[in-house]
Amino acid sequence: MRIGELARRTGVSERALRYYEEQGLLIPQRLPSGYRVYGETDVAVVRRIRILLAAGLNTARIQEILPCIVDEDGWLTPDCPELVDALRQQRNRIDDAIGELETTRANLDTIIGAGRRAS
DNA sequence: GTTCTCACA
DNA sequence: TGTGAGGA
Repeated sequence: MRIGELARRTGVSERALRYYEEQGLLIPQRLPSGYRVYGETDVAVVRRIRILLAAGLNTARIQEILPCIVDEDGWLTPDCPELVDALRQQRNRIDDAIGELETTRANLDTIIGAGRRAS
């Protein structure tokens, strides 16, 4: 199928699909015309990419762990330690980010005056 | 009508 | 990532 159909079937914009290719996440075949040709399996691959992206992983990380994922009922099944590891690391990053935000919020409270109404 | 590349008020 | 230009 060409990019238009894949976009419709996945709900992902053509722009995004071309971007995924640029990032090495999807490698469609090419027609002599230059048109991209995707396989049926790419529909599932795009779903995995979306899930991983939503989990906060960058395209580089996704490219590494994409091959060790098994699709099951629209969900992902970690099929090798690298994936579980990447997911754990991402989880830790989120914890760190939350911690920094809490600190920033505390600083703001001090400046504004915690509990007092800001005017 | 569909897709392609490139560039950015 | 969206959008539009200019072409095939």
